[in-house]
Amino acid sequence: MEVSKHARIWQVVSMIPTGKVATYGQVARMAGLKNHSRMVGSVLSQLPPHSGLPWHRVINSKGRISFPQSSPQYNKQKQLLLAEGIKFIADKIPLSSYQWHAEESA
DNA sequence: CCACTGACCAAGA
DNA sequence: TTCTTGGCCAGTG
Repeated sequence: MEVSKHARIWQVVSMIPTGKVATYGQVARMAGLKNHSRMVGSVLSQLPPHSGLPWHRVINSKGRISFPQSSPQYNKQKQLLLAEGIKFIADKIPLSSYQWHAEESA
């Protein structure tokens, strides 16, 4: 049977370990959806509040949170990441944190 | 089918 | 490093 893209993205995001992050692009690739990074964001944006999915561990390719700093969403995500021990340097997350290059463990 | 949008990305200037 | 451009592709109206 064919698992929906939505479900595969959901699955991949749920696998991101605490204290680590992954980019939208990485999630898309690991879900087998090479150029669908935008859809990852789309799926997360439609996520219900009690999903239990670690959506905050997904950031953009520049190592930054993909929300305007002025938004409450930005602070929310940043707080959740800080709580997991992830460091921010000038609002950017160092490579060592999203170094979850276990992409082939799908 | 067309036009527009989006929690994206990579390459250039 | 910041801004622009072109490319991606599924949703939506």
